[in-house]
Amino acid sequence: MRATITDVAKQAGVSMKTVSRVLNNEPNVAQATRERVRNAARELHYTPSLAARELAGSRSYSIALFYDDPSPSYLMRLQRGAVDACREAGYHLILEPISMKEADSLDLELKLSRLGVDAAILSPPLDRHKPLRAALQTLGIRMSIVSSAVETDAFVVGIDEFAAAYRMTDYLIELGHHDIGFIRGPDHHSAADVRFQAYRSALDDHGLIYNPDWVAIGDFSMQSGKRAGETLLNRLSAEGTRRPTAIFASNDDMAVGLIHAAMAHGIRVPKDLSVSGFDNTDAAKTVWPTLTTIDQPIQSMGTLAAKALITGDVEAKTQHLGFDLIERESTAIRRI
Amino acid sequence: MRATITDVAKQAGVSMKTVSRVLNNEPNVAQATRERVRNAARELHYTPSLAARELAGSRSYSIALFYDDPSPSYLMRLQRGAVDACREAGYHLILEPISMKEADSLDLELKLSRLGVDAAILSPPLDRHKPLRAALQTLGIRMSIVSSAVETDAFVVGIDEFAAAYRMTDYLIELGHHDIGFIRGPDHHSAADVRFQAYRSALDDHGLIYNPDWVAIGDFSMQSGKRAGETLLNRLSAEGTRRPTAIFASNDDMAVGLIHAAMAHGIRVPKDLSVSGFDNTDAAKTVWPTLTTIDQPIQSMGTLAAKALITGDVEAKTQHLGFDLIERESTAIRRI
DNA sequence: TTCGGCGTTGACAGCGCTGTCATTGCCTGA
DNA sequence: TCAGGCAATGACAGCGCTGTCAACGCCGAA
Repeated sequence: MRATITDVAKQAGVSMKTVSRVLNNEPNVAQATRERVRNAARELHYTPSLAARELAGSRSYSIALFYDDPSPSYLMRLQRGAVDACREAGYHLILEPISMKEADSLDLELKLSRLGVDAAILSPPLDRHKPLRAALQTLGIRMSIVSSAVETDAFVVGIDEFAAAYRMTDYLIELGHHDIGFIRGPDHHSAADVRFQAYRSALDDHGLIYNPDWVAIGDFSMQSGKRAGETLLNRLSAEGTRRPTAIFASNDDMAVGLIHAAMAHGIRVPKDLSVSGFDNTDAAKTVWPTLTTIDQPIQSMGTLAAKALITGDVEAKTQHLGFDLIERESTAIRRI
Repeated sequence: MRATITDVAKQAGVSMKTVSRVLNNEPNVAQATRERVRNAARELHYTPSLAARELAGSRSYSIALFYDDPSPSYLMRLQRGAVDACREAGYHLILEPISMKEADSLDLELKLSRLGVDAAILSPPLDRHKPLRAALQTLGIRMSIVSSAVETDAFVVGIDEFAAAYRMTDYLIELGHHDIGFIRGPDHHSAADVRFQAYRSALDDHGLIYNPDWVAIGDFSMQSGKRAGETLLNRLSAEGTRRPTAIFASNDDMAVGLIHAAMAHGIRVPKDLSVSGFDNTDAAKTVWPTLTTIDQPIQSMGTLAAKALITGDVEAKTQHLGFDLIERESTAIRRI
């Protein structure tokens, strides 16, 4: 059978309680005792029983990961980060798929209290669901949020969206493009707005004109990107108007839609039009041509979010991680 | 606080033990009592404590899902199915990412016994990892396997790969194609072989010739599909040889690679060449043109795999679920 | 009529751990 | 020198449930 705390106590010649103290890094244990206990535990391959801990103590040693069907690769990476952190600390990760709609109509407090976790990670778009956040707060469930921009008094991990979108715009400008279009995300989405502001800002800073005709709006889906692309391309081919030589779609799915629209119009990417995205989803590697985009360290975000919860260090603050601009085939130097 | 079994017992006017019996569907409880207890539990919003159950009983009420980095969308769907089944039955799903290499070098029995689950789901390619299966068996951990073809005495869910690949080949033939190429998966992979056999079989049954020059081999990755595609297309354009008008790539990633290769060769899909895949991954919806492929009910497989473990009904048997042929833009009627 | 058997129910211990509180021994300052 | 304080440790109860075993009442067979 598996070793119990009693076995370890016997082996180390101390009481159960002292073993417990060592395992939980509690103070007031002599250094020598601490080591003796640690050795005993190692020798016996002792692993504490989560169930017993949970039952005896007040904590549940498990963290819920709330998500509403984001892109699979996004969630996989986040989840992987969180799982790793949990495993290391002996926590369970409870998956909680929940759609925004459900979250609206459910008795959240009841559901949450039955869940019995003592901490939660919120991933977009749930990061913006106020009732959920409120319910968690009421129940005293600590939370950390993976997001780009929420006003909250919880712990937040993300990247500096503004800097990233600015960098992408800047990159297109470096390639010699002066006439740069943009596909926005939905209005109510915080990241959508930030990315757009960054695009305008970069344009301004380089003394380039901002042309509202070159901006279309989508909802972050591929379909919407295709529609936005068609709108943009039709509008542009209408008459002898000047047309952008590059379009920055504010997420990958829309960028892919845009590429499809361009294909259908016989516009070659990147020869006739450079296209860039944001997120570095799987689609970015799979489209043809492969997509220049912004990569976020999503797995690290998951790890960080979980660790913050495990250590209990979830004061209001935002942790920005670095991002990368991934150059692929969909962008090229502007032809003169 | 949350209601306990004692509260329910009091409310129903019976002993704790009887409540326990009802909740676990044990026999020898009078029907009337059963209902009284159920009502009491409902009224009190009673949810049993997993931790206490686990500690008191011998079972752990948790299932591990083993996976080695398959495509994100595949795993998400499988996971979703399993999570739903677990939730309904009050089980925990423990995620166990483990690479084939790790699995080779680790002390599996130790790792597994520390995990403390009492059942496990194996998803490809771990379905074929014999030491893992052996370790599970030794420890008496029930398992169900999501796979297409393993020889085992465990419960297996999957689709009839042969029928599916046959159907796809048949479909291409229906479109008027006589000259159909194929991209195989890696030799050691069971599905790879089955799909290939089905392709040949369908050809045979329609009296079509099998031309080895039209078959290339890949490893299920997009890169390999691209290489295989290039090999095939180069070989074909070499001289005035007859070339296939359709190529069936035995998974989506390779099909996408093939499409990229065709693009690069100026071959239009599906005008000059029909392409089909297998799996219906996200990539299939994202490529241009979108990919005709075989859809597997992966979420249902996850549910089924988990349910089998929960009910404990894991005798050796294979459960085949239905599949769908998804027609998209990458295949077309052969031009005469 | 009595007895064994069976369906139904409950009393109670204990799963492996942590919280509470008591105990010990040593060090400090008056 | 001794009270007081504090670091180090342990004894013990009990978290919410299930397994074991005993008890009860009712039946049909002897």
